This record gives sequence, structure tokens and C-alpha cells, in this order.
Amino acid sequence: MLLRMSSLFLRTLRDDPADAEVPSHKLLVRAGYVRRVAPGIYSWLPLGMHVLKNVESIVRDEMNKMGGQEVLFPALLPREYYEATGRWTEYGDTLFRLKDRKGADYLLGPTHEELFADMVKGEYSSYKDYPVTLYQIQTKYRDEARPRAGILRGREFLMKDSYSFDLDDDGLKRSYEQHREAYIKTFDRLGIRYKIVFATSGAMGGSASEEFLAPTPTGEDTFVACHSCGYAANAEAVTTPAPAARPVAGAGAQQVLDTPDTPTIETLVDHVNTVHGLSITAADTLKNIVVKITTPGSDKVETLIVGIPGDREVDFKRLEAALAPGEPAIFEAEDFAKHPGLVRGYIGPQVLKDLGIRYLVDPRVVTGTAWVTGANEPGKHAVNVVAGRDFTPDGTIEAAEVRAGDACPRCGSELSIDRGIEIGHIFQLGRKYADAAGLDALGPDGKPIRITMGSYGIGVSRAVAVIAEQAHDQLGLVWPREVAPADVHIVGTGKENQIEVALQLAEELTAKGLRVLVDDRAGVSPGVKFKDAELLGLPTILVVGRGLSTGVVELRDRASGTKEEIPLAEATDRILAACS
RNA sequence: CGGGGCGUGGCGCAGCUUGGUAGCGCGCUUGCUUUGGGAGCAAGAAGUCGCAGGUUCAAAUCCUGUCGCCCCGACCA
Repeated sequence: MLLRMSSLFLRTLRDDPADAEVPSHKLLVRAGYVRRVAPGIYSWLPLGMHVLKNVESIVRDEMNKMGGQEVLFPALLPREYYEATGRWTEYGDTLFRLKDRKGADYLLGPTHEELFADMVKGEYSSYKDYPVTLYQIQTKYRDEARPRAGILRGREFLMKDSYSFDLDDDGLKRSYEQHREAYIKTFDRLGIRYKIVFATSGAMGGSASEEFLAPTPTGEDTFVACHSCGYAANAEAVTTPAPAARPVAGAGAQQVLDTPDTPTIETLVDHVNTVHGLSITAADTLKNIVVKITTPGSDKVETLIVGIPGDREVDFKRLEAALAPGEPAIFEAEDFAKHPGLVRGYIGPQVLKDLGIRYLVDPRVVTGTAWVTGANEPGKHAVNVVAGRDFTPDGTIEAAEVRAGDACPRCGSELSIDRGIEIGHIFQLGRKYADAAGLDALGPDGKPIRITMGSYGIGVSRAVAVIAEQAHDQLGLVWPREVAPADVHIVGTGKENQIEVALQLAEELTAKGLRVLVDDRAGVSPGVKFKDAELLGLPTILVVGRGLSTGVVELRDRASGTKEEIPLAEATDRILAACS
């Protein structure tokens, strides 16, 4: 492959685009890889296209190696498939909907579980046919409330999604493991630094689920990691280790204190310490948050109270994940009006049994622990309220915020917190979609076997942005070789026969199988060419310039910045060696 | 949906307070010079100032409305 800058459809920009915030967005636009068309929607120019295709072919290669078979579904889909699983309504505003000329409802596919399940049902009917794994690399559409960060999170994006179909849970586990291995190989080849973390399976149902997160400051997922045992989990999936229960017998007697004007934890702690002579911290208090929960497809509204240590905030994402598919909402003043038993700011769990309200607590609230909490009267709090004696929770819930330094649920060491971008997600779906499609295989005994599915995704276009996000410096992009638009960038600086020699070298290297970009532009100053070479970010740069008069050219490594003068005669071999 | 900001040649921006001939840098075209770090000189092309209405002798500028975009948050298999 040989690209000539003199005719390449490319214009680099000297300034950052005004609408770009994150490095990948700025650089991909400046270097002429992509251009914005509409919010969250981008065009790919020739150089960007090469990178996208390279990423895509690595993903395809690894999928084929693990035995996946490629198919392609339409992006434009009729409503019926999503009606069957309820997702036409459940997916909400994120679904791109449209009508055809007859007024029939269509959508642009955000993900294709329904279609895959239906296709397998149409073709396969015997247990002898299974297992099977199918995948596609297709443009997906999601009408995100707020697309951002360039192609890192667009409304149109390229995604590889695959689905495994197995007869039983063991088979599903094997398919899941195969995908996990394939993903590791894929992301390693892409040169992406990533972390595999436990994830919640959320409303999709199913059990085991892991995300591949690329740690970057611009990431929108929060995850914890333990550097001692290797445990890592999405913040929504972190479990809190519970301390050992204590005997209730030794606890002091419950006592109600006057605590006027102490609706917040801070004022409460201050008040009881200065006025009542206690010495407590916010962590000794138990704060109780009221939420109302609605469930999609149901009119029922449940009231729930969540008790967490007073030094922590409620993490709404964790709360939602814990209650899925239920959707929690904040209890408003009007809701309190309907529940006279709940005294806003002074709620304690002592009376919840009588009120018939479900009460879930943070795992740290174990039997025998004593708390300072509301006394269910305005201006009064109770101390020595002991779990298992003065109240009995209905269960535990992971709703409190996670902090750096919290104990690892596996080994007890300190957890660290980082942000990352989701680049892959694997999970064991189970039978939700097979149930909806009625996907059965006829077993050896003549009875139907309900198929169990796994679902696995890789954001292909997002991976391009993630690589740019992780691999760049002040000067520009620094592509890993396998995804770079070409192996080597040859700069002919323009005096005498320099461009001529550069083109000759380019031909030679192309003949040897290298992918070459040669800057053969006439009348462009060397400075411009160097800047462009650094901005475009090919891994190897060869300068055919002033040294040519003494028979040498300059070999540069983009990533390390090292430069070396080498004899022209050795250039081909040296570049081949550098690119291998 | 809440908060903030911005719409002026292809890109990045100034001009708006105080109404009066639309400007700068980059890029582009032509010529000459230049050629190892985003060259110099000269001459050019290119803009319904987001849109609509209003005030005025006169609106990029003031008023009203409207549309769009960006950022933060909410939201997001």
C-alpha cells in the first residue's frame, strides 16, 4: 500500500477545533481522520478509514479464530422484533424511531439480540446443531441524551456484537470464557491498556458479566481495583464486606435526646458532641433515605427506606443498579405529606416495622452495631439504637458511595478508584431473549430444550478513539503499528532530488509488503512536513533530506522520539527491521 | 430536563458596551524568492454576520421571538 501526500485527500488543521474537549477528539479532527457532520455523528476520511478498517479486521480476525461466524443484520429494523421483548417501550428515548411512507414503525438498531435469536430459531431446530456463535460488525444507533467527546460517545457508532447459543449453563460458561480470551487477545493487539472488571448485568438480566474498561481520565465509568489481589469491579458492582456481627446483649440502653434544628448529619454530630457531651463522628450515625420505586410496565409505587452510615452519600447509580429493573426516585415533599409517620430529617428505623415500609441497610450495619439515628419526632434523635435489638432490617443494599481506601471485598486491602471507558462487555444473558423468541432445540429425548444465550460487544469506532486517547503526546497521535494507517511515513524535504529518492524508497518498501505514506508534496517547507508527520502519528518516520548529499537519511521512532542517521543503502533493511 | 456559554468566509477568532463602508490569523489561488521545524514579499478569490419579526434615515451591533451548537450535571446493554 502506498499513499502519496501530494494526492491524499487530507487537510490537517493548525488549531484545535472549537467544539473539541478531549484529546482524541481534538487530534482525530486536527489530523484529518474524521469530520463532524451532526452532534455525535462523524464522517471518516481516508486516513481515519484505514485505522477504522485495521481495528475492525483485528476484531474480525480474533472472532473468527474463536469460531465465531460473521453475519450482517440490517441497521433499519421493523418494530415487531423489539415489541416482542418489550424493548420498543423499555428502551425509551434512546431508541431512534422512524416511520416509513405507510406510517409503519421502524427503528435504527441499538443492539440486535432479538434479530440473532430469531435468526437462529429460523434455521436451527436440533440439539445437534448447538452450540453456535454468530457475530456482526454493524453500525449502531442510540439517540443519546447528550453525545459527547467526539467519536468516543456518538449517536452512530460501529460495534461488533456477538451472541452465543448453548444448550445448557455449562455450555454458556464455555462460550463466555472463549469470548473473554478472544477479547484479551483483541485488545492486546489493539495496543489498548485495559482492565477487566466485574459489572452488573442490570436490566438485561443474566448472571456473570464483565466489562473491559480502558482507564482514562475522560472515562465515564468509575471502577475500583485492588492492587493486592487483583480484584476489580465497576463501582455499581462493588460489594461491601460486612464486619462480624456482635452480641446484642452488651450494648447500652437506647436513649432519646433533644436535638433541635439538626436536620443534617453535620449539624447533628456537632450538636450531640457539644451539647450532650458525646464524641461521635458522622460514621457513627445512621441516615435513612426514602425513595419511591416504580417498575416499568407497572403502576405500583413502592416506598423504600435505605439506611447507610452518615458519613457516606448515596450513589444513585449504585442504588439503581441494586434495585434494577425497579427505578428509584427521590422522595419529594408531597410524598412525605402522604406518609405522616415519616418525619423528614428525623427518620429512624425503630418504627418502620409498624409503618410497613421495607427497610434495607448498608452491609456495614450488622447485628449488634449501635447507631445514632432519628427518633421519628421533629428535633429528636436516638443514641444506642442497636441493629437486631431496636430494629431489624429487611436486608442489605449496595447504595452507599464507594471511596478510595475502602476494603477490598476479596482480600481486605485498600481499593483504589479510577475512571475508564467501556470498550468491551461480555455477559451471560441467559434465557430472556430465547424465551421471548421461543428459541428451543429438540433434545435427544424428543423434548424441547430452551436455549441459553451470551451477549458480547466491542465498540469498534470507540476503540479508535480510545487508542488515540491513550496513545498521543504534545505533538500528535502515536499509533500502535497494527492499527496505524501505514507503517512508515517517508518525508522528502524538497531540495534537489530528495522527493525523488523518497518516492523510490517508498516503491521499494511497498514492494516488500510495507504500508507506506510518502510526503512528496512540492513547495511545502520541511517544518510543515515534520509537524504533519508528528501529528499523523505513524510509528516510523524516515526523513530524506539534507543528509542525502552525503548519502544518509534519518530514521525516527515516533513514540520514543529517537533519531538516527543511516546510510541510504541500508535504509530499506533498517526500515523493514523497524517495522517487523 | 437543569445550569453555563456560543452562533460573523473552509478552520480559529475580533468587532456588539457607545448603531454608520464587515475585519484579523490559518487555509486557498497567482507570481517571485525561500527549503531541517507550521517560510517571506506582492497581488487575489471567498462571508444571506444562525433564522424571523421589530425599532431606526441606517442593525453583525438595540428589542422580541425562534432555531441550532458546545460544555457541566441528570441520563446512558
